[in-house]
Amino acid sequence: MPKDTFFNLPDEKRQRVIEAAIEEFAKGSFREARVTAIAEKAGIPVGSFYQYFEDKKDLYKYIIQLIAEEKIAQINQDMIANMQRYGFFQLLREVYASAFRFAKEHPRLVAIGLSLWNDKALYHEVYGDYVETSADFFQKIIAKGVADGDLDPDIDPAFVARLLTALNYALAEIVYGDGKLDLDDLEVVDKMLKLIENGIKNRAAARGGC
Amino acid sequence: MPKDTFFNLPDEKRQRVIEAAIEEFAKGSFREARVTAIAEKAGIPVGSFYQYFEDKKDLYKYIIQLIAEEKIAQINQDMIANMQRYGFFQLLREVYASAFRFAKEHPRLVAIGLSLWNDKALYHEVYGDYVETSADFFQKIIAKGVADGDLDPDIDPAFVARLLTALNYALAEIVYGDGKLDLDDLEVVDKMLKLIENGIKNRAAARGGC
DNA sequence: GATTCATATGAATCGCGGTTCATATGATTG
DNA sequence: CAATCATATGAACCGCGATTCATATGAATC
Repeated sequence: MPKDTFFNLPDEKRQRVIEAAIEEFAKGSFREARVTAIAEKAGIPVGSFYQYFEDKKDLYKYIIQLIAEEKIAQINQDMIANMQRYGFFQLLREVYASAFRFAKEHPRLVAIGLSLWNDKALYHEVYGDYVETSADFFQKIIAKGVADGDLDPDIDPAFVARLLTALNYALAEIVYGDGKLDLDDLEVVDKMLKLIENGIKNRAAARGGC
Repeated sequence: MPKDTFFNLPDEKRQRVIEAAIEEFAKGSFREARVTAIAEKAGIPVGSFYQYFEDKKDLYKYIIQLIAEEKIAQINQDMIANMQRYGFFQLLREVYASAFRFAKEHPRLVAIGLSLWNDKALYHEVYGDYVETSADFFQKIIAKGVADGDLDPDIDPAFVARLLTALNYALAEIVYGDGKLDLDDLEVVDKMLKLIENGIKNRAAARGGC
């Protein structure tokens, strides 16, 4: 957790530091990020950096926390309210659409998230074991989907959850990635859903057999 | 490219170096791998390391090349022969099965590959731009699948190729990963295929409408 | 046996980057 | 004004890890 001095800073300056950190962390792994680069970009002396933070990891954890808050705020806004009302595919659509929008609006935050995700050791250090992973979340709504009769009861929920997570991840990469495949709107989400839906939907229940 | 001295080494010693390098590179990113650790594990002095290689990257590129060769050899063995005979889904099954087997047999090589894949800059340095990516490969067989009437003509081949690549990637992670989801055999492959097939298969063509 | 060539060895060098430290500045308090 | 905080500053320190170098070893050649 950053020191008091950091939170006592004038908003503008504090914002500059956060901005610089995001810029630098988005460029590569945690290890590759340089404190001096952050200080330079933020226009503060290195010495000040250690006036504000315990060390590099302190700042990193703080940034990750900001990202998580940002994302949770958006998820709350986008979905939680409708959670009960929606059927599985509608809900899944909201999840992906939300993730898509987030990635589109905050490509750097997504880059940071992906890079943390790839560093399991750091990931656990930052989040501990207690956090509900993305896969757990999917598994939960899949279970509900099966119970409600929306999904083919034959599927393996844990496995499908993993795949949906992977696809969510792929979505992020497609959006923020090298952009060979530039897709506006939520077209991607619908394409993805169309693909998924016909794969795991319980057709027998949805329309009387076939 | 390693120096002659390296190739002049007695097989056993050369093998030890390769083994040590794989071990170390599999543990983290290229940047995180330590020359001294490799030398130690291989039981050679650091000085000797530079007798054999220009630098760390020289060895790394060599290892990547070995991995690529290993993988290509397997793909050739598993598929190329049947490429023409097979329909799309049969072919896709072979691709995934091959990837699955490779991941199962060479988890460390997969770890190295994944980590390189996550470092775009290094990736391009190692492969240049000319190499056919995984997505290109999928796109090719998808195009063939559409032409042959196996696939829904409405799909976007580039997009589906990206997703199949992502799933292939997910497969690798599931297999070599933390193993929460331990699946033997090729069960995973079939589950995955079942999921995919019903999503993109041209049902109108496969069985007369519905 | 002397010379040459190929290789081995590990201590020394060197640069990079995180962190610390000694010193300054400037506001607030008595 | 003196004294005490809180914060600012950037040069110095320090460890790590890649790479180099001076020196040894030992086989092959003359």
